[in-house]
Amino acid sequence: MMALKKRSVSATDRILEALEERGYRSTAPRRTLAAAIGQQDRHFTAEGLRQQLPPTLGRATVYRTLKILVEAEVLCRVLLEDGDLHYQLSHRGHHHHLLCVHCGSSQDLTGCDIEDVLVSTSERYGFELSGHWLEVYGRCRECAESGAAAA
Amino acid sequence: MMALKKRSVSATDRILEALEERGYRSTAPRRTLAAAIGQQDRHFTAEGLRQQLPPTLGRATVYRTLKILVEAEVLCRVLLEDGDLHYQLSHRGHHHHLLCVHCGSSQDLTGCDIEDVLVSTSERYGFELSGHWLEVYGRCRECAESGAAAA
DNA sequence: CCCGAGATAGATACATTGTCTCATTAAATG
DNA sequence: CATTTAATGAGACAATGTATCTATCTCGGG
Repeated sequence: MMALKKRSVSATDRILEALEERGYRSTAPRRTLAAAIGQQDRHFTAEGLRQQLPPTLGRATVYRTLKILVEAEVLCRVLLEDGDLHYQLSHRGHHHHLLCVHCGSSQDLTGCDIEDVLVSTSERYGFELSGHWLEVYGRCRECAESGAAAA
Repeated sequence: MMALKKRSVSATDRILEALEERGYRSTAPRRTLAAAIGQQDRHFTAEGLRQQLPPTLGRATVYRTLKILVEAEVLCRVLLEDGDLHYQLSHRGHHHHLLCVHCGSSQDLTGCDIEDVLVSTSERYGFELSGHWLEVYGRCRECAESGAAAA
């Protein structure tokens, strides 16, 4: 099993930079939050994150900060198959997720042809596309190869 | 402006038939609900629907019935761009929605190549696809042609 | 280095959306 | 019509997020 990626630190920094760029102040709660988010190795919920934080850090602060970070495109929202809303570190730009329903991992899906297909399909309907939301569920390579039981 | 589609009646009937097929009892609350759902001409929320029903009809009944109908594939869930969950009459089988962000209408998107693209793209990642959720946002033909202001 | 303006924090009330429990009622069946 | 069992409705509860408000902290200017 792989050890934690060393990327943690830079993720935290990326969050803090994004806040600074947007004119938000650097505060202790935000630094704590950024560090905690940087340590997540997969998608997480607001409440799950909160449980890893000192209880003195207010609930509203967590939600407020998550909202800011989604707007800043540092985090993206991930919709699980059961309707649960999770968050995860995002690479800038539009992308989708391949979500493993078995181990819970997620991979980014970029540079695929989905956008093109959507555009041409929408055109057939006279529909002027402005955005879309796609989540893909299945089993990642490792879970598939290990023959993990199907759902 | 177009009058209500005559389809209302048959939608209501389709709902009642689906319930019967699945062994659910025919009750007055369910008939009321089916009629109300049959009258919706676009996607609706659970609470929105409830407001169109006699207040004697319990909240739990509304949610329970909606859940059953989604499982029976008579209704499908629609995720709006702002995260709101709506319901709408569904044609059986997997499909997606083109949601107009301007007038709120929705069209079904079927027989497109999205599934194929997803399968081949997922394969490149060694990902074994089991499902997906796609919502497409934009402006429908009418809104686009009438030059409705873009967002 | 200290001050003041304004952003931010935390506490908490509130809002929304949905589920659970449970006593009562009603549907289906013989 | 009586029995069995699903279904209902009321309301408590739960999960998740937002609004409000006062105290506090940050940051830039002096």
